[in-house]
Amino acid sequence: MSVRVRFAPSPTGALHIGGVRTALFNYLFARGRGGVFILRIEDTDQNRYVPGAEDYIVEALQWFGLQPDEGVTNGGPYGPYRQSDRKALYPEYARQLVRNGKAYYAFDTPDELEARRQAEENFTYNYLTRNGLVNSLTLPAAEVEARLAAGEHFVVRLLVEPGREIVIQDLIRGEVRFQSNELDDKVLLKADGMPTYHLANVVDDRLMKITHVIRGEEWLPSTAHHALLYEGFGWQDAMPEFAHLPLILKPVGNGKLSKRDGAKFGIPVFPLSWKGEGPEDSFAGVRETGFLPEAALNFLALLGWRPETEQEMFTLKEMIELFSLDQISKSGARFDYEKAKWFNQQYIKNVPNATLAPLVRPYIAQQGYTPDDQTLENIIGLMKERVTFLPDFATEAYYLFEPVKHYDAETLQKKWKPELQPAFEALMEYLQHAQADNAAALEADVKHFMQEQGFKPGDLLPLLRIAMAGTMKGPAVFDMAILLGKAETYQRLQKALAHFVQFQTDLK
RNA sequence: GGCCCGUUCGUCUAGGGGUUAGGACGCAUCCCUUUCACGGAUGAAACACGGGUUCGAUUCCCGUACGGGCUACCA
Repeated sequence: MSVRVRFAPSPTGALHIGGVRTALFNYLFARGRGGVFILRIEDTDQNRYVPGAEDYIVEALQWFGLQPDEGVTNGGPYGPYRQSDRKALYPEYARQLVRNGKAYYAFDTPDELEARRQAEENFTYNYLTRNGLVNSLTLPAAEVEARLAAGEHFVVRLLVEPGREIVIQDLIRGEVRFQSNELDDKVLLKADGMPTYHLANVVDDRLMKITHVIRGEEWLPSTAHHALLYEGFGWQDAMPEFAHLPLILKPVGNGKLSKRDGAKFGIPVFPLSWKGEGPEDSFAGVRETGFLPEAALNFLALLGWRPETEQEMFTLKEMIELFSLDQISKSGARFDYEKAKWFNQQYIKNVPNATLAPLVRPYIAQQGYTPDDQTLENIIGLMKERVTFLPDFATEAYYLFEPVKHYDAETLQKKWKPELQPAFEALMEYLQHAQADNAAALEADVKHFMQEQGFKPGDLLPLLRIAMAGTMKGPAVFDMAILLGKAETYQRLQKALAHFVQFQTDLK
């Protein structure tokens, strides 16, 4: 049977980075097994529905290159893929369960149940309490009919038989056992006619012929209920395999990574930026921070998964080839932002300049710079080993785009001596007439010239740098000279020299 | 509280009855470079604890501790 997996997020807001990893693992598994990757939207909670969230999910997956084969955007033979569009389906299945004695109608109102919970420490709707509650197990058949006919609100609950052991085979955790006595009679169909996650999930996985359920560990406890549902429907022989992924934990402190951690630690925990109602509900995105999607994916993949190699960098293609569920670890993984940054820096360094250029240009333009393509690529070439994020290209080296605005006084104080002026001027002249057309040749020529003239490189090179960049950080001076060209270089040196002299005067 | 899952350097992890317990990020030192980075080298740094089983446990079993998840007419 061919593999079919699904990523089934709820459109309740921005998609969490953990969701992206779940999607990634599903995607890798499907691709590696020649299977199908499905995007299903689980919008059965009308109260938590957030407009725009579905588009956000789709856009995020697209940005990462995790295109679904079937799903809300491109359809497929098992649609619709949005549970609200499948609404009519679920009551039928709930009724089937009731008919077969696997579920029952319950008329208790949320308020009544809440009161019970308040009154009793550990109140649970289960085999011990259901006989004392208002449901089709305790009411005469005629009254049940009457209540249903009258349109009274009801829910359908799963009837969990006590005294049974439910054994789940988890692909990551092995055998997991549950005692049915511990399980509550979960609501399957809500009073508003919508299914709960449990019902919708099982029914849709069945209808969409899902073979493997790869989801977060938070679902492990309710998997026992899901197994009972498959059994109740008589589908136990074709139950999908389960794989429960370890959770992503906060960078520091206790608990799983939450949306608030983004602001708290100043790190993006959402793939794309999100504008909610207010600042509390608005988040920075991985994309907007300036991550390359491939780098973020690489980082995410290694949060809980490790192929049997010591390699760290993987293309999507390589990940697909190497991916295997049994190499996923069981314990939660802390979100290590330093490592995420390292991946991004590595990726930027390795991506061709021409590929980077269109990604970098918007940030450059934001600063008001409009270099031509070739110049931009050259600048990228000089800076790519010195940046971590895409916007750094625009902010870390302004002097590659416009004349120097500020000369680092501290360095000047250390390096500038009036007696160096003649040498500096000689070098300036030499540079203006230099024949070399590449940095290496220019460097060789200049060094030769300095040696000939008896100048000390240690005296002049730092000054050259300050003159061209204003700061001690940045690309090699000869690289900059080639990039800037003879005329611009000469102008900068001239202007700098004037500043140096003035600086000396001011010191006195 | 109950149920379920987990626990190897600070972090992500490899490993597995006898290993100098390996790699990566981060950190430190050095080299390269008369800048900053990149790169290279070196170093500090871990098997939660207590019982078993065993000639021998970090590895297997049981407890404890700690961490995580679930415990809604949310997913």
